[in-house]
Amino acid sequence: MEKVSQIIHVAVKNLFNANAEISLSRPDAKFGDYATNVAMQLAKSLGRNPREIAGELCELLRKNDEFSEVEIAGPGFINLRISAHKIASDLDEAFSQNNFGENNDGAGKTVVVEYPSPNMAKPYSVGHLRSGNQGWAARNLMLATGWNVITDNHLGDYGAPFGYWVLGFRKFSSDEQLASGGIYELGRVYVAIRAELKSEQERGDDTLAKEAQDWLLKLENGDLEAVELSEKFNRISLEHIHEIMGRLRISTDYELGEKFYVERGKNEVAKLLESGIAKRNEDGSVIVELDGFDTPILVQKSNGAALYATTDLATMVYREREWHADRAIIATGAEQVFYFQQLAALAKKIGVKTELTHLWFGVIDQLNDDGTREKMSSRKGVVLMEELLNVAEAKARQNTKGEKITDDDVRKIALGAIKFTDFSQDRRTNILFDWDQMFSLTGFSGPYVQYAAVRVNKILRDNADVSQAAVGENYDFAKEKDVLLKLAEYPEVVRTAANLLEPHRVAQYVYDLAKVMNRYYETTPIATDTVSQIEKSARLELLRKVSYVFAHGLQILGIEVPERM
RNA sequence: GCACCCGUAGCUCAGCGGAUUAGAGUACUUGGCUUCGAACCAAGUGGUCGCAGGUUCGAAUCCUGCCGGGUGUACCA
Repeated sequence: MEKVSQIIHVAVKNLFNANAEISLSRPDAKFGDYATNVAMQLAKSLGRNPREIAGELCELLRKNDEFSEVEIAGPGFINLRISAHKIASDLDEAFSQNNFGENNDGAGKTVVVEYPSPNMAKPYSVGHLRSGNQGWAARNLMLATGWNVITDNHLGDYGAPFGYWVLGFRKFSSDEQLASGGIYELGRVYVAIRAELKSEQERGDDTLAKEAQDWLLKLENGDLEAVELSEKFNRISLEHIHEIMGRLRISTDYELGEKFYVERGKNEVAKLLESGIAKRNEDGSVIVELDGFDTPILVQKSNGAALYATTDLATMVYREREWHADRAIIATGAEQVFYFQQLAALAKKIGVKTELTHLWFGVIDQLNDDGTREKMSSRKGVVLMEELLNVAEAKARQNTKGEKITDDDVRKIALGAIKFTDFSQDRRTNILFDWDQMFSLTGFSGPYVQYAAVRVNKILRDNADVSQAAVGENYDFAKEKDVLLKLAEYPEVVRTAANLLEPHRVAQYVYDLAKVMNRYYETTPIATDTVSQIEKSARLELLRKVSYVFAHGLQILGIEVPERM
């Protein structure tokens, strides 16, 4: 596709001395293989009739042997056809260079991608499923477009939750219970103390709330007991997070949590106060006024303790200074959109050059009994990641029928189902958590694509020893045209998905490819006895490309292709 | 109140300026396994794209207003 765009670009330049952005679309097959509306775009700037422009362009394009058919249609569309054989040889050429689908748009630039950054106070819940999925996909898209990528798990290992933990632990738990319950015991006391705090607040009291804040302050001041408790709790929690991330098959290069940035953050705040950018309120809290915002950003609490803006401030500074980050991509929920707008404004105000991209995603909803939707919350009962993974694996295994498949393959299928669901829609759209849909193994789903890939791989494996004949001009690829056209789209899909950080485009693409492939497979024998040597060679080569693109596209989404399923 | 996001088939969602029939999955109806794996394929039923204006050769797509839902709006993250 890039090649076709380039040809048209040059033609436009030669004819009209204009630099046009060529957008190619894939119209209905009866119109052509590709279509462009450049003529209509140029009409305004050139002050000419679009059909006239299209006519001149067509005349020139017809002379190019790339196209088998060039036509004007409607108000000035140009429809193009390319012979299947030509597409096949263009693809051969594209594949002969390494890394089909990838590009170097980000060459020489460094990006920090932050995910899944779970709250350490509670067991890993589906509340952090999307930050892991979307963050991991963003990482892969950045890698595929040539960026130097640094990944960082910005752990929620600090802040008010710590105070709640300590209070809850002392009130409701013991060392014995903690030893046996681990993270689930910590989660239990966290929930219990939150309830207690809420009822206290309703009574108009704040004794416990103050006590929780005091513990946080003690921790900041290096109080031995506080430090010891913090380390104990965090160790338990981190172990759990690693286990879950391992099962999700995601990882990060760094785990610089909020705690890492507390001292640094306070130093930054002190500097801001000194330079007059920040100001201290009477109650001791510190704020920065931001242009265009009614609400200033609070960078230090009234009791002197740090909060998220304090640590995030230091995080931005650190990433620029230590990692020379040109860009930072932070995967968190839609609830934080406003805050990150403030943070970006703050960064700009203090001269941080790193471009801040808030990779936000919609909330996870649950269905109420009356059919309405509501955000999943601990009050309503969250689903834990551990449970989600267990159920998904059980369901995948149950579907294996007679096939003997390994535990590893079962896990790949389970993850394929869970992750693909996240990418089946725009990341900004709220997702409805529905057990059936989450584990869907048919239709527009991960396993559907995996299945298509497995079949292709099986054919390739079974025919690994088939001797290759030179295809050359001896085969027209007519039956393969749809598959070839679909393959040719891939690099553009990756580029767009990366530019917009919209991995659902890749999901849609691999699904379409699977569909085209299944259809092809249904009608065309690939390596049976009835197929000639030339056909066999041509078709197996096509399958090798399809197999590569399946694996590559799914890999971007964090999904692997099983051996069997 | 203000800001942001969202209202598209029964349900879950794509499409976000282009081409006589607005797509997919699911659900429902029907057909296809002695032929490289049926987690598949083929066909059908199903939509005043929330409502009303406007811009444009062309609007589900852009603008304005209204209605409905969600999220946020400094000491949670």
